[in-house]
Amino acid sequence: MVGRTFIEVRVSHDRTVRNNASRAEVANRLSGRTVQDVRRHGKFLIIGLDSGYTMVAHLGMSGRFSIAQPSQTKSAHTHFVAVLDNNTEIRFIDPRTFGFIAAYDEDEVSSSGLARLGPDAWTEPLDVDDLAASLRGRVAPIKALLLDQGPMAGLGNIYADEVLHLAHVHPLTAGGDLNHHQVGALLEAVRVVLGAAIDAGGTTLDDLAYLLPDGQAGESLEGLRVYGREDQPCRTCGTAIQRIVVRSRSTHFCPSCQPHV
DNA sequence: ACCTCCCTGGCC
DNA sequence: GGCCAGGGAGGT
Repeated sequence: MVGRTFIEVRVSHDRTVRNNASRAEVANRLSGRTVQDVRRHGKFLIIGLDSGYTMVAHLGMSGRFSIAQPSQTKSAHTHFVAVLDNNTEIRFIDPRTFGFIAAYDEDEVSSSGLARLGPDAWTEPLDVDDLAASLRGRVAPIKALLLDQGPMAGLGNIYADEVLHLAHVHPLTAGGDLNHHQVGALLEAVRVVLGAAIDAGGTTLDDLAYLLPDGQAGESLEGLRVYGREDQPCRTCGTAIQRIVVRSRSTHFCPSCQPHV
C-alpha cells in the first residue's frame, strides 16, 4: 500500500463518511494522494497521505475491506471504492454501517476518537504499574473500562470477556478495586488472548459478518472461553457460564473462576 | 461519567 | 412481525 496513489475515490453511502462534511469532501481530500504510511491504533486504521490529510477507517461491527479488480462485481453494501494506480480497487463493505471512513486534517485528527485512545493493547503493552495507575480511583466496572478504549485500546466485547475470564477477574469489579496481582493477570491475559486471536485469523461468528480480506473466515470461535457460551460448562471448572448486561453490552463470565469480590 | 442513538441481517 | 447484536459519537 505504501507508495500507491488513489487515482479515484467513490463514496456511495452518507453514513460511511459521517465524520466528514460530505461525500465530496472525502473524495476530494483522498483523490490523487499517495500513501505514505499505514498504521493501526486500537481498532482504527490510519493511512497517512502525502497531502497532510489522514485517512482513518474503522470497521465498526460489520465492516471489511476487500482488494478487487475493477472488473469484479461489487458485493452488496459496498459503500466506498478507491481505485489505485496499479489498477486494483480497495472496497469497503459494511452492511450495518457502524464502520466509517474519514479524511481528516491535523486538527480533525486531534479532535477525533483517535485522540482519546489509550496505548494499543497489542503493540504498546502497558506495564502493571501504569495500568494500575490509570485504573486508580475508577469506580466503573472493569468490563466497561476495557471497552472504553481509554485505559488501553483495541479490545472489543468478545475479547474483553475472554480476557477477564483468563485473568479470573469478575466483569463487575470496579476498576480501582483490582489489586496489583489482578492487574498483572489482566495484562498477561490480553497478551495471550490477542496473540491466539491473531494466530487464528480473528473470530468469525455464525453471522459471517467478519471475514478476512481474502473472504476466508477466522477460526477462533470454537476456542472462545466464555463469549456466547451462556449456560454451557466453563472449560476450566465446568460451572455454567453466566450472561449479564454491562453498559448495555452482553457480558459472559464463569461465577466460579471469576468470583465477585 | 453516564445514556441514547444509529443500522440491518439473522433469528425466534 | 419484532427483537437482538454492538462500535463510537454526542449530548446531558
